Amino acid sequence: MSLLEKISDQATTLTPGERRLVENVIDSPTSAALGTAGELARAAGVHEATASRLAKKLGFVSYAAFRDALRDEFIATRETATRFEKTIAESTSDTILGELAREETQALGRIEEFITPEQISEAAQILMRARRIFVYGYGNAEVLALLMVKRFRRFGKDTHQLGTDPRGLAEQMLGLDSDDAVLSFAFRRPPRGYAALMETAKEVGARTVMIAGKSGALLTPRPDRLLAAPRSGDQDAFQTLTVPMTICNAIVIAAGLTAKEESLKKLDRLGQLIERFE
Amino acid sequence: MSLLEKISDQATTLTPGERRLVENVIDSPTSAALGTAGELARAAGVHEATASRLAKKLGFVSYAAFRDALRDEFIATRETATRFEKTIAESTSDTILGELAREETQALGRIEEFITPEQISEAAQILMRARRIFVYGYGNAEVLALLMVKRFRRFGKDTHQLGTDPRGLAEQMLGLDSDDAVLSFAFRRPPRGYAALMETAKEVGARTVMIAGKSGALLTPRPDRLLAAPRSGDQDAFQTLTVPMTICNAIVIAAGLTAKEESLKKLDRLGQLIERFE
DNA sequence: ATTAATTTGCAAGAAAAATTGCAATTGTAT
DNA sequence: ATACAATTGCAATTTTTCTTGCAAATTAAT
Repeated sequence: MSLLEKISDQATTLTPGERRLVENVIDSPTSAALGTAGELARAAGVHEATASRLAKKLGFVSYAAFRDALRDEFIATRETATRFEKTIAESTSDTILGELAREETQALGRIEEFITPEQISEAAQILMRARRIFVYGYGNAEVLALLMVKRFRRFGKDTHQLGTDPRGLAEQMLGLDSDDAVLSFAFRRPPRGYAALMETAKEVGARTVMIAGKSGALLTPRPDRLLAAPRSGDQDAFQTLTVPMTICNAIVIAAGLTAKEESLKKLDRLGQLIERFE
Repeated sequence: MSLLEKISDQATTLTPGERRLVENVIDSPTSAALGTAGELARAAGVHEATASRLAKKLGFVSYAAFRDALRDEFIATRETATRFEKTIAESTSDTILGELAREETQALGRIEEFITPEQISEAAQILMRARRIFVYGYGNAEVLALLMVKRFRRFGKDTHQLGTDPRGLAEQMLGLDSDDAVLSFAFRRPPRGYAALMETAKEVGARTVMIAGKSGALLTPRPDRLLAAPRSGDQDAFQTLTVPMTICNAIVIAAGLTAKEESLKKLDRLGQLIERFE
């Protein structure tokens, strides 16, 4: 039985103070899940003792147990992602394709644990406000770099893919200035030329966006914006580009929003918008 | 300055215990945000006192302040959504990234309805037995073509990416003969030069493999092997490359199997094998 | 091998959060 | 108006969580 069902069952027997608490919980469940009994009580204009009593009344052994139920239901964590995975194909097929699909699904299910909507929006804004966009992807990430070059050129942005040869890289960076942006990728380790790239960008005042794997936070020098989420597969084994590609696609969609300044709700509407650019 | 930036700043000065804590935080930031110092410490295999000291080291006045920063950054609440100026949906489940992840997951979950293990294996065998592999991707599929060129070159295969200019395409196809293979992609409509490509291959007796979207079955001339699965998103709207990329990855893994003639069961073992090639 | 420095667990104490006995206040029934 | 029941704030107490002094263990330097 979900928490909301428990609350619904007790709805007719709630005292006025309890009702105010419940209204606050329903209005902002994640805030209630994160806060203390005292904070919820103050928000509802009752005493914290009332909050403790409400939890007991709803069948929980303590306020902490009540709050844990709120967290399970309203805050996505690794366990949530696991449940997410289970709602999709639960077949025990051992085919290569089936197992790949499951690994990708598992990684995709956790993606929001690491990257917030704000991060996506900020990255999109940095890129769309830049006069020129320089995209750098080394090794397998060159594939993602190519994808982003194509997408941002479709928006009409002056976008360049940086070569991976050190001399060529240096030459292409010569023209970088403060109203440009650099988009780069890093997975297992910093790509060749990474430090030089970041330092050059910092010197001229260009903004930098990095899409990375799990260890992205440990990269030095630091980019202006970092979007780091673990890819599917083991850290030391075969890893695919599906998670970073999904991040790229989300940035592209957000960039489309930035470009058009429209207020859209559904992804299919977003997709139609982007399609008009293609 | 974001929390990941603070962690990045201190990365070189972390003690082993601190690093384990940081790795746990990075691995599952929402769990860290919800739990206590004791819980995080236990997960990392250190004492809770170390967790308290790490928070101070990272510049927070207390562990609670550190945890609050985790919550601000990784847990979407009404306040976080409100700060998100461009009107993307308020709850986490409606974010661009969240919705994209779900769409990809849904499409991946269905992938085995359309493609059998035999198809993957046959495609891999065709490519691995070819003397030379020609890869053709037009438009966004160029990204997948690049990926496959990189992967098969890693296997030591003589692999060429065909240019999309018609004249260049014709010239490159001149050398095609019966022990070669052609790998191509087609999504909304046959790529430019597709018919000529397929007819030339057929004339010289080269094998052809096509990775396509839902409408792949309608393609003419028909390739020797067709792997067609619907991509995520609406047919007439924004579609991503995740599904075809997963097909590509499955073929690569199967090719690795073909190359080594080993019988492997788990994807992680497969991953280790492919990693040895990279 | 010895010494010094660093790291980190232990545990006492502090701080924060929750619980519960008590009683003031409010609402309802007579 | 009075009596009774219910509600809920107060504050003492309990529980949980965090902080920090101390010292053992480990690592680094000589």
